[in-house]
Amino acid sequence: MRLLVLDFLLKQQAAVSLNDLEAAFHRADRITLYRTLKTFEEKGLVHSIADGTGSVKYALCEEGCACAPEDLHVHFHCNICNETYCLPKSRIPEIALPENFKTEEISLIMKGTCASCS
Amino acid sequence: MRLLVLDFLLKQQAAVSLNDLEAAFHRADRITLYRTLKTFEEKGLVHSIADGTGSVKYALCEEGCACAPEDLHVHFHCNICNETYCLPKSRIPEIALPENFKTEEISLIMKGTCASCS
DNA sequence: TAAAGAATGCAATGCAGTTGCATGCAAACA
DNA sequence: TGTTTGCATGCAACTGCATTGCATTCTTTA
Ligand SMILES: [Mn+2]
Ligand SMILES: [Mn+2]
Ligand SMILES: [Zn+2]
Ligand SMILES: [Zn+2]
Repeated sequence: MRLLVLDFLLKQQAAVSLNDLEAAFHRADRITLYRTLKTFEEKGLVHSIADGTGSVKYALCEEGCACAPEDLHVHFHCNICNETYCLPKSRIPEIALPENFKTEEISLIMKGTCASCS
Repeated sequence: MRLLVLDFLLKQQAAVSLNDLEAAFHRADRITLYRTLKTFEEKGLVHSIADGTGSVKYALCEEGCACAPEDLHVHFHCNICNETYCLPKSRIPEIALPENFKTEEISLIMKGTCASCS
């Protein structure tokens, strides 16, 4: 199962939700797919994206990605096709914070129209 | 009810969730509070913040805020006190996007330790 | 081969958000 | 002033996503 899911993820251009997986593997149990994603995330194989749509998306990590703050890239959610993309080339710049605020994680979600839909 | 909620929001340092409101107004119905927040948001009185904790937070808009992309500020969620703060002084810088991507909304959530908790 | 451990499937639960509908209140109207 | 009309409130129910418990099946290892 995990091999099949990994294979599926490798073919994707956009991040996938649990529902997407379920639709692609209608013979597999939803919970198994859920736990597969969780395992992948735990092992650092994928990262999760809360794009504000209500369902969390998952995408394979780039080679050498430690999912650390300095690896963080921008995510883009298209309001037309409803796909969520990793934009690894759009890095999140340094943000000035008030005194004594310490950052551990950053997430930057942009919404709009993607290249395919414009 | 709306006046009471507005009054409550004016006193807050951090963004509030529906549950926070419910706790503060235990005599009011959860749905009424929900619809009050929705009305406020629709009228541009508050903006909502999806901080990734699973419950949406709401905070009063600044004077003159149009909730437009150029008004967008950073939100900070403290992992210790679990409060979510607006950081109106931390503006979101321009992000370089791939060609033909058009931005309509941006949300930048930082997580870590806030000034009170460090 | 037998035992131990991990993966899978089914069922049930929790929780945030949302909607329908009936009722109550209060402003606008004649 | 009495009536109508529109909006606010409260209750109930429902949705969708995420999560957990437990029994079963498969795989690895002694
Ligand atoms: Mn990504
Ligand atoms: Mn804010
Ligand atoms: Zn698109
Ligand atoms: Zn704090």
